[in-house]
Amino acid sequence: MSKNLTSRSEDYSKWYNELVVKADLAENSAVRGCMVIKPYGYAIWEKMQAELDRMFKETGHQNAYFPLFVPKSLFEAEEKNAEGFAKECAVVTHYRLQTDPDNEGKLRVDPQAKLEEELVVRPTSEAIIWNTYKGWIQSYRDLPILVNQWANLVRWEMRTRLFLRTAEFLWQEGHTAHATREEAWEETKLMNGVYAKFVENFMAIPVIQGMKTESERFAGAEETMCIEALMQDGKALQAGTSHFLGQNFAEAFDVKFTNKDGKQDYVWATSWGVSTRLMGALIMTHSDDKGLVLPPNLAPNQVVIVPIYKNDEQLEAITNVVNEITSKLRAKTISVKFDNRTTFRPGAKFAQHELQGVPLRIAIGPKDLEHGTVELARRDTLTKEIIAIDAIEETVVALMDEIQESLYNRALAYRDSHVTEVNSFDEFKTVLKTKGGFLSAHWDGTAETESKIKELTKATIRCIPLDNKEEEGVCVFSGASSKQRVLFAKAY
RNA sequence: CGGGGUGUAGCGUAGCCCGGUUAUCGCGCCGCGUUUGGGACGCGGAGGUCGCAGGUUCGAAUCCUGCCACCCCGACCA
Repeated sequence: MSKNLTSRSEDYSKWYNELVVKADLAENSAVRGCMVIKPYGYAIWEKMQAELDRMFKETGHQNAYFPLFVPKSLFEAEEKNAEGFAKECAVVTHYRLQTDPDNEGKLRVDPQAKLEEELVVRPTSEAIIWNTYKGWIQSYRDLPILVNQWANLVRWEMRTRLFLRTAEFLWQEGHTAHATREEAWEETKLMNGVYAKFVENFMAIPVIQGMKTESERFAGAEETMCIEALMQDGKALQAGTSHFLGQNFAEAFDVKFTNKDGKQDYVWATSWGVSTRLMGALIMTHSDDKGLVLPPNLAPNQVVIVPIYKNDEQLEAITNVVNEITSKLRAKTISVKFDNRTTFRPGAKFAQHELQGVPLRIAIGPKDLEHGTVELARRDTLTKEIIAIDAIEETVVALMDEIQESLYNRALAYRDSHVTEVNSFDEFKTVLKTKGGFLSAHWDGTAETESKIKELTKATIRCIPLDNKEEEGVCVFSGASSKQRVLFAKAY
């Protein structure tokens, strides 16, 4: 586990900085907490987008795009949602600048250009989307609407943290409209399941699916489902959410439809999203002190080939071999990069590719040419082996699967060993302090107990797991009776 | 917004208490050469509004005042 990554007191941002992202743009406070995603980091995001997009389409969804600006009157229509986000909204009040007569060469806001109505920069898009859906829906025949949008958001948090809570971030948000409660519920569960599958299979991060408690629920939702992951430092991270919105937004925006019986009814809604926060989860789940460790499914380059040579003749001979290897591997849809830069020595290249988390490195030098071999180095285990060049295709193909799987298994073993059943509040506090991770504990179901525990320990209820067993017990805090355990943890 | 801390080259820093030549060192960067199986080495070089503004002084990175920014803790965080 890398201290740089996981300890809040360490300057972990420097570590990311080298790696994929530069955080602070300027001295100007207006861009505080924003991030620049560097090309390598963005390539990873694109991989994630592509797979999510595929899964969304597979489940019948389509992409669309809605405006960045939400008129304040629309934003405030669904009261709970508005209240929940009000404290973190960036607001546009003017639409023009002018030269400043008192300050040559500078601009100022034109006081004449004040907007009649302020525009809220979307912190989420329910409001503007439901205002739009109103015009799209009249009959049950117009339903369901299964739409997703890829977008940026702004949430003006007091304290930001790279990847996990940046002022502006990229995400996708699905917004669906349904004729029945049951169908909307199915959609909510379906998409939470899609997220779980994506994060586990594609990102090799194990998650726990569950329900949020009322106090952790999305503002404006009737129920919030989530996937919760555990980071290497023992803190939990909410990796994605899927909300059952009931008829709240339909009522707020007056979206009615005529059902089969000819009666008017409000539309049932869901929304669901994952963001660039997942990249933070990726880093904090798999990285080690040498840098990022990427599962093959996400790696922009799955294999990198480093030549080792003393002169041009050797490089040429190596290049010929590499070209063969490259085309063989590419035919198996493995992405390969030949790092033939002359400006770095092999050792420097090794270190760089380890920092970038390339799953597999192949080194070829004069000795290999002589013996018909190559050296394979795995990023996940940091082990090396020499193999015959003839076996390279099947070996690499097999290793891609093996690395993907072994990363997941490693993270799963860590996660499973950090879910601890606790039966008293003393035990709760001790385990939280000494071990961290998820605490499986009985809870009396009241918001009061939940907030008391949070106040005393900073641990929150991450979720009520979907696969929870019924079990008689007493609340660790109040001693009142309880029918099931819930998962507590300190969270990001 | 409350408490604490920090601003010196792209990054990290010394110098500040006790004012005094050309502001220190490392990494990185550029050039030349030798190197290349785990982050090369030698020589040469470039790069600075010492956060900003004002004050004290013959003289300010250093002392004083004000401002700004950032970091940590707290409040806040679907």
